Amino acid sequence: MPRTKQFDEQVVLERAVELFWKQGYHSTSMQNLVDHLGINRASMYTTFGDKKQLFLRAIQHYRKVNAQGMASLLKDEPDVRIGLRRILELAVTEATADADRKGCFVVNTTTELIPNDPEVLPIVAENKEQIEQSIYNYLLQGQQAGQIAPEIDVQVIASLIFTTYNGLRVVGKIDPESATLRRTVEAVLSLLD
Amino acid sequence: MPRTKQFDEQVVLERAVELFWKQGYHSTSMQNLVDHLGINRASMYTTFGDKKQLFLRAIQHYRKVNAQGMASLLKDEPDVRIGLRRILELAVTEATADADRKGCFVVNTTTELIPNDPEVLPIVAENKEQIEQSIYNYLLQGQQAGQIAPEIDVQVIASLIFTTYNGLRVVGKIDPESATLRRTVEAVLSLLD
DNA sequence: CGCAAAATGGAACACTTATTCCAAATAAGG
DNA sequence: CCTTATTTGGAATAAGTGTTCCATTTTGCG
Repeated sequence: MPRTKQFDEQVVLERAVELFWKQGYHSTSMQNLVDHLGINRASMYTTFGDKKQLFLRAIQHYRKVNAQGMASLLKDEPDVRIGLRRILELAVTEATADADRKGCFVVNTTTELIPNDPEVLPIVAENKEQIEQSIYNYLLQGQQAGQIAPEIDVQVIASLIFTTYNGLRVVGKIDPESATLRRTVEAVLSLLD
Repeated sequence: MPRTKQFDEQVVLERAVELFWKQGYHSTSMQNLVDHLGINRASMYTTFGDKKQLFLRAIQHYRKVNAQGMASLLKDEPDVRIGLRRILELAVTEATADADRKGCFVVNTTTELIPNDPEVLPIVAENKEQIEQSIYNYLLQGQQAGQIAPEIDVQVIASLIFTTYNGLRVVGKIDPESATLRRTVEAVLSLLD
């Protein structure tokens, strides 16, 4: 019988996420990955294919983790304002807490690889749809529960929250000052009143 | 006397902006630039130094053009709401009109090169300060003219506008649908009422 | 006109890139 | 224990990278 794998594929994938997240696609080399993943070069190719495939798996993994985090966060929070504040403060917290200033892997990928990489667009587009949909459903539920005035167009608010989240992720890389970012969050949320 | 330059440095710089803007720093090669700028490789080096210096000049040129455009736009528009709408609709218009989906050169550079490139941070940081300051001054002037209620914190609104602009630039690359983007703009501007 | 200084074209260089290949090491089942 | 399938380490490859160099061409002025 064959020799068994010496590494946990999931762990290695998470190491790849770290690197691509911090450095982006083009400035992360395979040698770079070999050094940081702790596995052999040949194992990388037999396990993940080529660089592009590894990258796509990395961003999908990041997406999955993020989507789960957001879903459980909203599920446990009945107050719409608090729930949405938590979502936006994820961006604020990570901007200030992450010494590396990596920002958001999906945002970085969007701006780095669109429009020149056709394989990336469907991934980030699906990400946008899913997140906006989650926020929309959450808002609608809150509106039906009477937490939000019926005349407010929650579809528009969902788009706005997503756009604000993306903006915070960019601005947070330039100047990760929590106070200013948090005031921006509060200003957006005040639209629900 | 020496032979005169066969090219207009400004024109060449604008071609470099196009390329770096569309492809980013790392995936634009010197060969790529030689092919598109229409000048000799050696001329590129004697005129601009190396790749990094050329890139920095390109983004500074982009900034200058944008800052001037924004300044003249605000100068000619006495109505604060209309002025700010114009600023944000720059992002909407370019997202939908640009078939290349290049987004914003400064936003792309921020997410691609921060935190790994120390020379870029001061540039994009200064860009943020200048734009926020312009918007703040414009808002303050409108508030003093009675167009905005005195209890509104225009400092916060200025940050919010900048963050929204950045967000629109990212989202516009994913899905350049003018109607949705424009509704987001209107939602943000409604905070002035 | 001819000199001088700059621009030009293209070869050359040293290095890095992604990827492939292969011999050696390894581990589980018969 | 030995076979066998797989992993592993590292060399090898071919193409691309940024940059330098140099012989040639070109231009404006004395």
